[in-house]
Amino acid sequence: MDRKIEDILKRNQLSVTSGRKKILELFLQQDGALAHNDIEKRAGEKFDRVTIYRTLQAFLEKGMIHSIPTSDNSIRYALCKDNCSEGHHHDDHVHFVCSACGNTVCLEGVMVPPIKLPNGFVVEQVEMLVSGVCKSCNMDV
Amino acid sequence: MDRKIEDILKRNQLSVTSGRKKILELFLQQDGALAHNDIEKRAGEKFDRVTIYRTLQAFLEKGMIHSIPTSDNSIRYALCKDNCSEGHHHDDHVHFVCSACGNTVCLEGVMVPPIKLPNGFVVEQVEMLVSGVCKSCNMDV
DNA sequence: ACAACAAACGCAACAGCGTTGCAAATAATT
DNA sequence: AATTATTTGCAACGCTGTTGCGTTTGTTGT
Ligand SMILES: [Mn+2]
Ligand SMILES: [Mn+2]
Ligand SMILES: [Zn+2]
Ligand SMILES: [Zn+2]
Repeated sequence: MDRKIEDILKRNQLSVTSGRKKILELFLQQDGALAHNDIEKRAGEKFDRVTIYRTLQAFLEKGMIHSIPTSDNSIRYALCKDNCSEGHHHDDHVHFVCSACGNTVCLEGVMVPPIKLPNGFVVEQVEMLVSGVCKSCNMDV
Repeated sequence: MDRKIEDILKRNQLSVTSGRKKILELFLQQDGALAHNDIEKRAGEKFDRVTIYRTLQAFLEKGMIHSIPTSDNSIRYALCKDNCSEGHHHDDHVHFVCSACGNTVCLEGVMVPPIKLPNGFVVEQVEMLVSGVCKSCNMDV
């Protein structure tokens, strides 16, 4: 596990530091998305807020994670499971926010449907954010 | 015009004050969405930041405006043109953010397509945010 | 038109998020 | 092991949004 994490960092040309290892580990042992604040809380050893911001920024630029805009105006981040290259990446799946547990997940299997806009509009990117009750919260009933 | 504005406020059971009239006027003479900051700048007479926040909150609760989450983590607000009742409302159209002029508009004619999620997920709300170049920016080329 | 009441406003203060500059600490390279 | 490059923690800052409270403004009834 620790080896795997170091490999990912090296593959992305990032020097391996304890902070980056810890944050990447958090993403790997989590199927949902993480906000800056989640990381701050879960990282047992204390890292400076700024370090977390810069780490997220670095992961983002390398295409290791992508950001998910949510309606409550808080940015979440999730691992890119497809092979996203540095720079832009294809984030063509739907994101789901559970109103019960608060989790945000990537629905990798659900593609954003094609959309037809009026003449004159050029589409660059489409984001689809679905809110509701997630699978595990429904099973708990 | 001034009469129309007062009518809207009264119809929504809001006492008519100079601040609310001004802000509502800004929304009416604008086809795109407005952020708190836009209002702060455009309101010629100076209103306190807090007043603008509270006014937006009031308009939102009355269903006069709806909020549009954007990828850059800034909340925009737009008039509800359909007859949205207090509380929830049907925001079933697509929102568009122009990367050239920065404007955010409601595409009232473009419905959010239906989406099928895996078993176990219950959908409450779907938001679709498209970014690209808007009609007027394309015509300027 | 006026008084009495209710609501909204401005101000001050505060908490949280995200950014930047810089010196110290840590990792990579030789 | 020494040198160099990178990252980190800290301090400081600006911006956004919220809350409490006293004052001002709007509404209601006479
Ligand atoms: Mn995703
Ligand atoms: Mn809209
Ligand atoms: Zn859930
Ligand atoms: Zn435009």
